[in-house]
Amino acid sequence: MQRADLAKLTGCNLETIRYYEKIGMMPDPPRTASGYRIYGEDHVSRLRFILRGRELGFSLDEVRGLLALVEGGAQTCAEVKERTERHLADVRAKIADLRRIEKVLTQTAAQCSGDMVPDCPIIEVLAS
Amino acid sequence: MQRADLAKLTGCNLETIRYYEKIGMMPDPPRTASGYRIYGEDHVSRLRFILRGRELGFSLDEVRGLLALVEGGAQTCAEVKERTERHLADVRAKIADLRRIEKVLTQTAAQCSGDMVPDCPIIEVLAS
DNA sequence: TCTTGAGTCTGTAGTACCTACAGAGCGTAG
DNA sequence: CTACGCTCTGTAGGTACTACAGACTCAAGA
Repeated sequence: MQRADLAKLTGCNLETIRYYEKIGMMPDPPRTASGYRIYGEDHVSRLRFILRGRELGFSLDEVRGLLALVEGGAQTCAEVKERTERHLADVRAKIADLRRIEKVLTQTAAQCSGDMVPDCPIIEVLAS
Repeated sequence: MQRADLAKLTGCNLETIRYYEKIGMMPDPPRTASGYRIYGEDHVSRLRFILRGRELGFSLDEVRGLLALVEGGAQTCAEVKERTERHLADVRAKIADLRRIEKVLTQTAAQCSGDMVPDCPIIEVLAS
């Protein structure tokens, strides 16, 4: 399997695969005589793990940590759980922030008639 | 007023002010004979506008657009409203995404006993 | 057999949005 | 007068990619 196949299989951008290799998220794959990268099933699952983690909002460093736990063999479930809960708190904080933003935007947009008024409430909110 | 004062007054990072100037978000301020930047009230309000826009999740480009509308004088409120609503849709989409993530994380964390089990549900979710 | 087109290789530069630092100069209080 | 803190500049770093240029390889069709 070569890079484009791995990309297609996982939905990952072609260049991102090389990037993950460069920063050590993906192991250096074996190569053909002419230098082409060869990937196998283990690469597919590892990349899927990374992509899923990113999708769930873990940073690359957090994913790295989870991978280390998983691949460390010990699989101390408690640690994985703790990290997940820490991350869950972050996600909830982000949701709260966005809700606050949503509220302000909704309110101001509702107050705005859309007409050519000298005092636009949206601008007021931004300027205040 | 010099840079540190403007920073303190607006809560903006000292270096960010210079950065905003460099990318044209803030106008080039007048200088003292020795080259120190001098800021006035107009700089304070402009910087506040930018920071508030950023806080509400507008990108620098979006803030630039809003500033152009405001400073263009015409103040076509309809346009401002439209941009706000477009942005509001983005915010709502982000909230929906995060909620989905929250759900997955909550469910998997709940399933996890924290014990040393071979099959950690969190890892399963990431790997699947 | 040759050619063409698509894939791969590398390094590097760009994106967004800052933040931090080094080394120089300036301004003022004691 | 000196010492300290502020300012100036350019540049590098950080996160997480994405894109491109120029060289190379590979397989299929004429």
